[in-house]
Parts: sequence; C-alpha cells; structure tokens
Amino acid sequence: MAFHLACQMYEPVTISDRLFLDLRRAILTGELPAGKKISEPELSATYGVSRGSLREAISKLENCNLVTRKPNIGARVVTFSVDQLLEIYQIREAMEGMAARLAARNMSDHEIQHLRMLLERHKKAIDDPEITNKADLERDADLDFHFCIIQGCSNERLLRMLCQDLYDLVRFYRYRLNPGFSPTAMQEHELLVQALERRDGEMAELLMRHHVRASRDRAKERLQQMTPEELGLAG
Amino acid sequence: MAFHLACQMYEPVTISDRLFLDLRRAILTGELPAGKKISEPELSATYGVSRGSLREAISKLENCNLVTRKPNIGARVVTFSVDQLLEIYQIREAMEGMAARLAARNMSDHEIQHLRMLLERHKKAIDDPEITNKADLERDADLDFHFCIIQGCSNERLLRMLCQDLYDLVRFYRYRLNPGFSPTAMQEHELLVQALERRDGEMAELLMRHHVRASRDRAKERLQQMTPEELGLAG
DNA sequence: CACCGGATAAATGTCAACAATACCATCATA
DNA sequence: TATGATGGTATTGTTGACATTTATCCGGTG
Repeated sequence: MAFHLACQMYEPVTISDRLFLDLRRAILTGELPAGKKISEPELSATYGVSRGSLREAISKLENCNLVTRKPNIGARVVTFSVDQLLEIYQIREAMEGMAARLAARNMSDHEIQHLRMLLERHKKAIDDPEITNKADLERDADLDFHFCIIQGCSNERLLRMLCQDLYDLVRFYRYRLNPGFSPTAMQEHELLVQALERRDGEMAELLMRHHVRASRDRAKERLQQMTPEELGLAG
Repeated sequence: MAFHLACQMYEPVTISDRLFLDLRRAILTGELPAGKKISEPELSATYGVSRGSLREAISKLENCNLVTRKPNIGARVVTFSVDQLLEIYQIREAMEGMAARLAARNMSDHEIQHLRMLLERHKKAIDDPEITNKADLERDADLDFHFCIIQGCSNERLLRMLCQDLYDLVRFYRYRLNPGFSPTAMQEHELLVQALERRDGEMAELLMRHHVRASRDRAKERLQQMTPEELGLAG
C-alpha cells in the first residue's frame, strides 16, 4: 500500500475504530460512491455490528469530512463540486506553503535524503516502460511527496489538520478524477527539494505555493473539459 | 454575547446538539477546567440524559478539538502547552493570511464598512473611561475583527476549518490567558482595513501574516514571564 | 392530470442493561 | 520498605429495544 494511505494516527482497538477504517477505505477507493446514503440498518447488518458502534464510526467519518450528517435525516458520502475542489487547493496553498517553510528549518538531513530518494524513484518510474499504470503511480508518488514534507514540518497540529481534515478529501478526489502525469509538476518537485536541501524556508514556501497553485490551474482546466456525467460527483 | 461566540453553523435540534453547545460553552468559559476528566456517568446524571447522547456530544467536542479521547480510558478537556499555542499561531498566520487575501477580493462593500465600523467602535471603547473591563473588551473586539474577515473570504471550507477546527482553541486560550490591550495590534488592524478598502489582496495577506506573527511574539513574551502555576494548563 | 392529505413503513434519536476493560486498594513476598 | 500479584470496583464499549421523526404510498379532489 502506498505510504500516504498508511498515515493514520492510531491502530484500531475498538469495534468502531475498525469500522471507521473499513468505511474510510471504502469511501476513498470509490467502493461507496459519492453522495451515497449511509443506511444505518443496512450497514450494521452488512458488517454485523450494532447501530451504536456504526454511529460512532460515522461520527469519526464526519470528522475527516468524508460524510455529512443532517439531524433526523441521516448521513451521506460527501459530494464534490468543482468550486469546492478549487477551495481545497486554496487552503492547501496556504497550509502546505507554511509546512514547506517549517520543513526547511526542521526536517532532519535524513528526512530530506528520503524525500530526494522518493523524487528520484519517481523520475525513474515515469520512464520505466514496464509500469503500465502511470496514473496510479503519479497519484501515489505525488501524495507521498507532499506527505513527506508535511510530516517534516514539526508542527503537530498543522500536520494533523492537513492529514486528517484535508488530505482525505484530496484522496477522495484523486481516486475518482486522477489528473494524470504532468512533467511540469515533476520539475516543481525538483526545485522544492533543492530549496529544502539548501534549508531555504522562504523559497520553499514560495515554491510550494506556486506548485499548489499550478496544480490547481491544471486541475481546473482539466475539469472544465469534462462533462457533469464524467465528473459524476456533483452535489 | 460577543459576535464571535455566536458563529455556530447550526441550531440545536437534537439532545446531543444541545448538550454539545452547553459543554462547549462550559469548556470555553473555564467552567470545566483544562485537563478535567469527562466522566460519562457523572455528566449524564448532571444533565439528565442518557450516556448515548452524551457520548455523541463528546464526539462533537472532539471534532472541534476541545476534548481528547483515548479508547477504554475516556475523554478529558484539552490541555495546552506553550509550544502547542505557538503552533496555532503559525497555522493562523498561513490560513488567515490567505483568508485576508481572498477577503480583499470577495468582501462586499457593505461588509468592509461593517469591519471599519467594528474597528472605530473598538477605538472609541478603548478610550472610554466608563468601560472597566478592558481585557474582555479587547478579547471580544479582536475575535470579532478576525471573524469578520474570515467570514468575508468566500471560501466555505476555509471558513469552517478556521471557525470550527481552530478558533475554539483560540477562544479556549483567550478565556484563560487574556493577553490584554496592545496599541500596536490596533494599528495593525487599521492598516489591514485600509488594505481591504483598497481591495489590495497581496498587501492584505502580508499585513495579516505580520499581524498574526506579531501577536504570536507578544503572546510568547508574555507567556515566558509566567510561571507554570499561573499558566495552569500545562499538559 | 396534477396536487394535496392521511395512513403506513422505515429510518434516525434515545435509552437502559450487559460485557469488557481499566483503575485501585490490599496483601504477599523479596 | 519496596515491589509485584490479586481481587473488587468503577468506567467505558457494545448491544437491543423503544420513541420520535421522516419518507413513501395511495386515494381523494380540484
């Protein structure tokens, strides 16, 4: 499994924890489609647990923004509009920019070497003719790259807000509308690693913000060419 | 009640909603002290509700980071270290900076006028000899000011992340360790409003980041002069 | 034919009891 | 005396049943 998916803070000890992880995976991978009603009787029967435990798991899903609940009506898997997606890019620009600035100061040399290694491996994999599923590779490599920097920022709460509150939404989107390979993005990653290697926090923040903004523009262009049916996740 | 405290997204329709709001207020105002154990039997008896509803309310409190839960052990009101507080300032610098940039573009003229009005009222109140509780005034005025800008950014998710996930923590801190009046902060607010009035997003972001960073420095200095007992909320 | 209203069915909210786990005081032993 | 085992007590996790609200269906009416 890709590194970025394993970035969970705790291991499941209780039933609702296990259930939460199962449902989370189901939602992220698309097994549960966007907008799908979360039926408590149905799911509690499927997983063989009581409604109480299920409701607790749903609460946790609500925390990472993967479902929305309305009183007396129920929970649904989250849906995306293009606008909401672009909103997330704006937030990422601000938060990951700060994360990059802090990472330049706080990452250990070893962590930076690891990041460099990720990047080089990614470069090789892109040129490898034996790897057919370039889209999945690109998605996982990019997510791993960003995770590595976020984890190096040494700001525990920033890390949690990004990983728990925001990145599940990014995955949710990526697993449905994978933007695919972009040579410019790879170049942006390269420059960013160089800035981190120089410990240049100011530049790292600028480059990260530029990179996220550029990704946003690429996604926007791509999304505007798609029909609502292709999107399949309008709210 | 101060404007910033009313910034709740929904009105309580269910028992656990009502309970959540009551407990939230109790925690923010200090009625429930930092680090206090949330005993399910005790609280369910106090409020006359079942443990199930209480647990649901606790989940909501966990969402806004006001309590932390450990499996099979229970929930406690959150505690603060100085480091964690400074972490929050870093996040605010990034997110509110972006919010200010967006607000310069998206706030209506009327909203900006309202912000100007808040500021002028604040200035007058500071000089008013009849108002004795300057510390509370300062806290509420500052929180209202920041809320007004955040609400003007037209990024729904950024708004929710700031108001729901972060600002309860800011209130939690402010209601315990109120930094008091700072003439520089007032001046920073003035410059910020001017930038918004000019619709200068670039400058608004820079000024907001500067303002948050300055507030962080002021808080840091203040906190370093306090003993752990005065802080009374070390984890 | 479209629209409204009441009865039925199903889903969510709430509760109290049971099971599993953690806390605590006591006691034995090195 | 300090340390570790042990049993009792209290707290949390889990479940199934009940109450309340919402959704659906169906017949009536303009």
